[in-house]
Amino acid sequence: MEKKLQDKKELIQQFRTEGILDAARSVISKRGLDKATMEQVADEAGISKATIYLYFKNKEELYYRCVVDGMDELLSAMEKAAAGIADPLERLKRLMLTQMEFIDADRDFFKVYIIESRDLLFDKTSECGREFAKRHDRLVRIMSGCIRECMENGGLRKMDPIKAHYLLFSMMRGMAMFSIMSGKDGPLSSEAAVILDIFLNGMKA
Amino acid sequence: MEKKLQDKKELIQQFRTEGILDAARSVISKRGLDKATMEQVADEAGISKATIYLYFKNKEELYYRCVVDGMDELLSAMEKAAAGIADPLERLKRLMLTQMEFIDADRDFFKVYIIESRDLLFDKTSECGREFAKRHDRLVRIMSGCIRECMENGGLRKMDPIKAHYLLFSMMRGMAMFSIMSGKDGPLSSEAAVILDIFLNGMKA
Amino acid sequence: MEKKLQDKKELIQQFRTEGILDAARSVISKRGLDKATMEQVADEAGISKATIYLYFKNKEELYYRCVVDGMDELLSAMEKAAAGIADPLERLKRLMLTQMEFIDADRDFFKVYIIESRDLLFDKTSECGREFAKRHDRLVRIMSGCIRECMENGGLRKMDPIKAHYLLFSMMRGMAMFSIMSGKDGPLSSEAAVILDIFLNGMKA
Amino acid sequence: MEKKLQDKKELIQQFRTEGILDAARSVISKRGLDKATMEQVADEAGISKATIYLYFKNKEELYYRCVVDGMDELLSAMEKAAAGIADPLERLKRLMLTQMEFIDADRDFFKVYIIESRDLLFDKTSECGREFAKRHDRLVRIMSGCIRECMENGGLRKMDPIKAHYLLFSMMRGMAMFSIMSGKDGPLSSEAAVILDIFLNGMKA
DNA sequence: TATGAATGAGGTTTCATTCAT
DNA sequence: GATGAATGAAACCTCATTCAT
Repeated sequence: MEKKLQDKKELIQQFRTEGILDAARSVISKRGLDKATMEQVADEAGISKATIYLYFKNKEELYYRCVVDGMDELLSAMEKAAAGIADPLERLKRLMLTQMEFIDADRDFFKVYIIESRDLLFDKTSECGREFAKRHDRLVRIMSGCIRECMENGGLRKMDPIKAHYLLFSMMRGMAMFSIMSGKDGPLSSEAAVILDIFLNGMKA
Repeated sequence: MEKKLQDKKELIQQFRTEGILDAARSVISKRGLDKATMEQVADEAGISKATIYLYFKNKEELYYRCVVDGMDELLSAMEKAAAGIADPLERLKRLMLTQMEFIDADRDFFKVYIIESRDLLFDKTSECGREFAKRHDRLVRIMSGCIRECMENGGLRKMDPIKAHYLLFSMMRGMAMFSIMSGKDGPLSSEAAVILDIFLNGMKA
Repeated sequence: MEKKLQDKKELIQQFRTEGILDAARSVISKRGLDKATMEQVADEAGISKATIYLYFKNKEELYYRCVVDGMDELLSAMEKAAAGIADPLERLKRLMLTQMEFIDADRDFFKVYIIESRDLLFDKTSECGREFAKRHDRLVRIMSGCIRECMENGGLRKMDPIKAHYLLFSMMRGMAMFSIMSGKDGPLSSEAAVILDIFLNGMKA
Repeated sequence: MEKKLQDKKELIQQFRTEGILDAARSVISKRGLDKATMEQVADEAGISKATIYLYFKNKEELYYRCVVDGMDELLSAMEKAAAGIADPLERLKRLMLTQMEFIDADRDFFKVYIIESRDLLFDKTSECGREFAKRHDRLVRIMSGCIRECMENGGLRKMDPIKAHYLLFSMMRGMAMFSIMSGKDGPLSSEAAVILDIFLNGMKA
């Protein structure tokens, strides 16, 4: 019984947390991190400003969780998607597709992660910044590891695989920016093949 | 004589303006656009806050001019560099190299231009936002125009040339991020060949 | 119960609003509209500057509400006082007396209303200015309407009744200034008879 | 020779001073004392801000001279106009007419004097306020003195002649306000007879 | 004398955060 | 647990005033 109540409480806890995060992502993606106020987030979530502070220590943590919680999911999804695929090229394709599908499923997260995350990217003095860095590193490791294998067995030219990852990742970002800027807000995943094709062709040994 | 005094005045004017812009770029590149305050810019420039307002209407304009003034120079340099080159592939190379050299020459401008300028968030309702949009469009037009020619005569595969520009531009951005993140803060232009090689190979028809 | 809480909330809301308005009137009446700062108002009200902004949009609105809220009460009182009095001369007397008693009851409001409200300068382009103008017009209409009747049935000479109102209203103002300047800060209403006597005699047909 | 140069210098001095005062009155009458900036005054006068400080110590003194210099002229004119008129009623008429003609000749001065002078009126702590008070007293003395004579020999009812002055003066003010508010910006002096008629009739013993 | 340039001081406003209920 | 109310801290911006030229 004790346990069940505990569960219920946690469920409610999580429900609220998720709702606030969604609201925050929505607001940040629309107005930018700086211009997004706690009040707007509260309004979007349909709760009061003070309530946010029951679930998040402060604005920085809220923002950081917007990014990091999503990244945790993304990273899990990527690892799951890649598991058991022997062919590194095939694996790279799956990894990219997973990312894009993830982005398609939540444009707001994407915008916060891709466009607004430079604060976290550079500020290593804050707990939040360091936590973000961990995820960032993990993503880089997953992707660059796979790319390295492609270089070794998949016919890709040899170069720093981390550098290669940054190029590939940026192409995805560029494609997303294009689709947003041009107003053609179609699914990013439909462009996965094009991006990979250009990248793999371009990187051929 | 009259003329000479006029010139001198303009020179001083420009000197101050440039000094403030440099200070602003420096502060923004260090603390991020949101966290940069007018006070910090003033301190960095060695002047008082109020003086900034003699040369810039408000913070928004100062920020946009950080980007826009640099872009004007960049765009001029690109147009000059491209002039008279018949071969579109060669021209594309020159355009990319020019951008990278430009960025290498002023890292602070680079950070504001590449990292802080959140293209998606510029406010087209403000004078400043529209001015920025103009430059953005001009850059896109120059690059995508050249890319289109490469598609027609240079053996590149056919696709939306604007989309292609976003991909290429993003690769440059990715390379820059890599060099920053990895701490190897070498010149970006030394990577121009690699980026173009991958892009052009990848885009081969 | 719901209703009761609602009432209580509104009560508190109104209490604060009124407290701030009183503080503002006090400060303005002492230092003048121009020199009154939000900080002084906050201090006088015993709250923080930021709290004022929970109840008033900005300084302009606060100022106008100092006048406009008082005028609303004054206008109601005048309409009530005049209601059901058939004789226009008698009605005019009641109207004047009501104004003066009202002013006597709140010297701070009086100073803001009579001395600081620079009718000529209200800005009709702002919401606040238009709201003030409405009240001003209503007062003019009430008084000039009554004066017109006095001209038709009360033996007053014929002239533009609005002009006549301005004359009468100014006499009240002059009397107030006199009592302030001479230091004899007695009740204005005790002079109502004198003013009216002079005005009505003077205006006899 | 020395004398002549001295004269010329003084002439220029006076020319500048007068130009600045006119500009200041114009700006203050349009925007109100508070909103009028030294810059606007300088622009209106066609000189630089700093130049104003060659002729006036600070904004307060500039403002004060706007009022007081005009009042000095007005008071001289009134004394001259009243000189040698034995009949106090006739003299009162001349005094009022002089004031109104003076106001007609310079609406800006009127607006500054009548509408914006409350700062000076109440602030006796500043040199400026005290100087203004002197003129104010002198005006009151001239008018109330004449009114007292009217009470003694002209058939006016007995009352505090200073109070009577405030009433009469206010009527003039009210008439001016009316003409400005109603847009019928005709000469105030044409209404002198009406005002005096009402006042004198009203004040009949 | 005249002024362009600079600034100190201070005002308005915003917002993340706290706390009593 | 939820929130309405309050606020400290800080940001932006303005303007009267000074001073070197």
